[in-house]
Amino acid sequence: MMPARPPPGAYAVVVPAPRSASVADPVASAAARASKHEDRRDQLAESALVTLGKLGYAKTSLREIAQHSPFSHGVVHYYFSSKEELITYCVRYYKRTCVTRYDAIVASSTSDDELRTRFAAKLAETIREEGPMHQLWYDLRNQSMFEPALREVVLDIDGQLEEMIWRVVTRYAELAGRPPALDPATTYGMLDGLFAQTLLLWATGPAGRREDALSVLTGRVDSLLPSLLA
Amino acid sequence: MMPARPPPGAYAVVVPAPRSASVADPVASAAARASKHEDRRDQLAESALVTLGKLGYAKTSLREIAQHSPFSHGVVHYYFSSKEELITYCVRYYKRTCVTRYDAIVASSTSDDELRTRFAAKLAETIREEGPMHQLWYDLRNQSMFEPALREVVLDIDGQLEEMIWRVVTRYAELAGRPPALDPATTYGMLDGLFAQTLLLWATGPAGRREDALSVLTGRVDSLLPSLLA
DNA sequence: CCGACATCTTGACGACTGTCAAGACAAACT
DNA sequence: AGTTTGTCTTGACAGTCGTCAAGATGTCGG
Repeated sequence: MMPARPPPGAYAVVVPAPRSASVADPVASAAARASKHEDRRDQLAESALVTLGKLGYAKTSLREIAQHSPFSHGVVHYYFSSKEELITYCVRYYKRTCVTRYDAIVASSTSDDELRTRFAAKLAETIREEGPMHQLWYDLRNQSMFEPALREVVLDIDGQLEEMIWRVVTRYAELAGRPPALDPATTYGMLDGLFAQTLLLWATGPAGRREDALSVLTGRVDSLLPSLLA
Repeated sequence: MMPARPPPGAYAVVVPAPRSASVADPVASAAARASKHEDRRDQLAESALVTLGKLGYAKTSLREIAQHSPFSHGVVHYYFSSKEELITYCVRYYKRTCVTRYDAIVASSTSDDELRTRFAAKLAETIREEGPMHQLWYDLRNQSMFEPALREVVLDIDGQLEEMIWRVVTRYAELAGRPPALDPATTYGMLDGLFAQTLLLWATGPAGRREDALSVLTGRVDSLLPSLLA
């Protein structure tokens, strides 16, 4: 599930990866170099995601990304051929940790009521914990309507999100002993609409009302899920 | 409902508004000037909306807007104090013709089945006819999460859209003799999610599949509406 | 007809962007 | 050791952006 390489470690200063004595091992060292290269890419992607989540796709420049990373603005073109490649790499990087968000709940819940409650609560929690990332996702999904370069990766991830929701609903249906009432796409579209609606309130509303919006979402989803079954 | 002034008439060359003989009438002429000023603002807003719908908020520059209008790029700052003011003016201008889109159907439908069918069909039709405008709306709504200057107008219009949908659903409930099952916000959020989902497919999918996406939306909404009633 | 005014064009400004080349620096190899 | 190689910084480039000022053009009141 998670990549074999250790996580890039946010902002950790250069870890030279202790070489085994001074023995010459060309293949191992080449592999280590490649691995470090990948780590740097991930590290840059993480920095970029933070900035992108804060400023949005349109107002995020490569210099701004570099300024919130341990590097200078020139490095980006050493690890990525263009801004576009960095962005799409970021989206895919983000997806890796995102499309399995509810799988633990699906696997460990033992009754339909438990799954329903925990899923509804998790929806609110992920807005609270990763709000800017979700803002970024909706931003990029919309930009894909104007920017063809984003379409492939966006449609790919949107499909995976739909599957993620469908895993929740089918398991819920299984536990409840009733089949789903709607097809995967419709189910996803409806829930996604409620999620996006709450995210907008959460992001734009006054700080004091943020938690209100989240608990409203939880309540709505909690009471809506049963009617998604036949 | 509609403004008293005649529509700005897309790209019509200067209409000097025939002055009544050569009689001096300061107050009338001042009014005519003010009216012409407003017409120019609307005209610029229309040009801007076309460009915004095509390129999206991020990639639309004032020069690009002016290039697709009968004016040069300097005029914008004669009629608007800043880009930001132009954009928000555009959004409000667009709203005027938008939030009453289904009212005719609500008023003229005589049975729940008719209202349901016509509403579902109209949803698809407005994507087909005004796709870029809807793309722009979702773009701006998202940008409002990053750009505080957009929040007020976006939340305002979003509320009006919710009311628009609620007028449809309450009338539908009335004709069907059953009360709505959900609150206005939840109803709007769900339907908006399905709408946005279809718009994304319509805008990014291959041209050959556009109509498919629209008919799928029609079918979904048509079969979903009954379950929105208790 | 002339002066006053509204309107519009043109050209410039400083700031910012993505991209890239030249070089600094250090680690690794022979 | 010296030299190659990978990594990163710096500075510059061409272009675009919003904004504004100066002036051309047109319109109207007297």
